[in-house]
Amino acid sequence: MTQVNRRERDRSGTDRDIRRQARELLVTQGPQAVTLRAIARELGITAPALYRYYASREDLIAHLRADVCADLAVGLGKALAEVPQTDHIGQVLAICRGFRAWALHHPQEFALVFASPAAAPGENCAIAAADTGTESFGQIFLTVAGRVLATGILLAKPDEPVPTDMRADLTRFRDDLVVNMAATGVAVPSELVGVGTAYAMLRFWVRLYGQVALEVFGQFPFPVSDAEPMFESMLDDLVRDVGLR
Amino acid sequence: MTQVNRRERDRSGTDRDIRRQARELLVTQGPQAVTLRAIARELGITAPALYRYYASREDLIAHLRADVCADLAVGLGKALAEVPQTDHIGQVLAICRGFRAWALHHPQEFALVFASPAAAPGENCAIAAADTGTESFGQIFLTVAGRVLATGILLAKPDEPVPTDMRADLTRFRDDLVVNMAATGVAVPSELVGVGTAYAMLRFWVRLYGQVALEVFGQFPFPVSDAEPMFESMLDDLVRDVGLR
DNA sequence: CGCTCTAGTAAACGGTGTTAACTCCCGCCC
DNA sequence: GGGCGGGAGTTAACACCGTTTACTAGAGCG
Repeated sequence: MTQVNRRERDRSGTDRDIRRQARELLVTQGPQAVTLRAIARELGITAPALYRYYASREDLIAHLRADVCADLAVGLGKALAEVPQTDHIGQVLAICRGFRAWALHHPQEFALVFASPAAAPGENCAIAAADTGTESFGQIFLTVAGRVLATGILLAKPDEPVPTDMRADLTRFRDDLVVNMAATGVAVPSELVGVGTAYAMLRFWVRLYGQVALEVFGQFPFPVSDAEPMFESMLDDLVRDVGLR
Repeated sequence: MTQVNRRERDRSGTDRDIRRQARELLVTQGPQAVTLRAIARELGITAPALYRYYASREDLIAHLRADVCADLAVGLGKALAEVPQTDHIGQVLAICRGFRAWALHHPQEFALVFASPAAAPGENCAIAAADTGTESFGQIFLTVAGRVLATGILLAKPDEPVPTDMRADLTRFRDDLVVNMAATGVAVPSELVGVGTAYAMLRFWVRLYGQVALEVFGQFPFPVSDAEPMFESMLDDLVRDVGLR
């Protein structure tokens, strides 16, 4: 029993070490530096040993992605905990500001998780991270959104007009939202969340993501000495457009 | 004379071949496949020969970036030519749609030019590509904006309130805009373009970029079968918010 | 004790960027 | 025309990289 535990603890211990080292290399030297041999070297083992833990470098990177995602989620969770649960707008702002701050402080991770063309096909980690058992970053988003919805403050008229071609997708999204919220223990009257609500949330995310990505990649059309005022201004618009405040 | 030309033509000829091959590899096999040895192999030469043309792989990639940028610019220029010069809204829409279409059809290039963390520090190619003599992608944007402004249709009140902390940056941007437009032959009354105008253009770009990046990287919070309606909806909002239509 | 199973190793293969020394030939000057 | 400088290109080598194969050493279990 203890022996098995011992053995398994050793294994998962070095596994943790591997991912920690990979992460370290990623943040300090960029993605091209996270190499199997470098990780192994730093851990005092040899590169092929890593194949006991991951099928390939790509596999390791995928797990790294999930790790980054999970870390972001706990970070946002902490930021959220510092805002009273009754201050819903404050919670929304905290999430958005937290996401931006994280992205700016971890550009490599951001690029890896949120802007790598390889991640494009199929599901991604933004909301649904079904493969990793860990709570995903998107879960936090949805949880906060659920809390806001639960107060009866409408994000938008539940049946606000929506591009007709998107109605099917949005309906599915809405249904997912409802079950997701129920699963996280947030009771929200299901008639409050309609396709219009789902659409509003989508647009909210698009603009938040876009602003952050632009800032991280420095794609401003002119030199910007400090982008925070712009972010705050955008956030103000966003919160107003979506029906809060 | 001719001999010198001959020699130089040979040189710039193989230079063009190198970049063309690099480009080919980029689009067909992704960025990790654009390798010096592969390029050389395809050209029937050996890898070290490439060092006669570029100081390093990174240097080659940088030039590739500029090439991609320039190509996008001519592509957008063509799209623009198919819209009557008097249809200013149509021109704006053509540019935006062209940008999206290009990004979706060339995700690798898009990631390389518009979403690589390495490109972040300092100037980028979005607007100012002073190092490459070629017209940049941003020039097209500015030209169209200039045409719109020249008609007297305000993008926004020239002195619309602006985040105070951004005033200095925006003023510089405005000044750049004016000289840029003058240089491209678009006569625009300088009192029509104020910091508010500059701010409106910035916000326009942020939302366009954000939407396109999100779509290219597939970072939707749920499976979207067809993102075009959403793009069109966003475009509609954008054009209206900015004061056109 | 012996058996099994596994984390780890050593060696090797083919690929990479990069450097150094070397050809070879074009275009210029005398 | 005859040398010659210089640049395009080559070959060889170095130090990396991911990955595979065959192996070793040791822990846990009967």
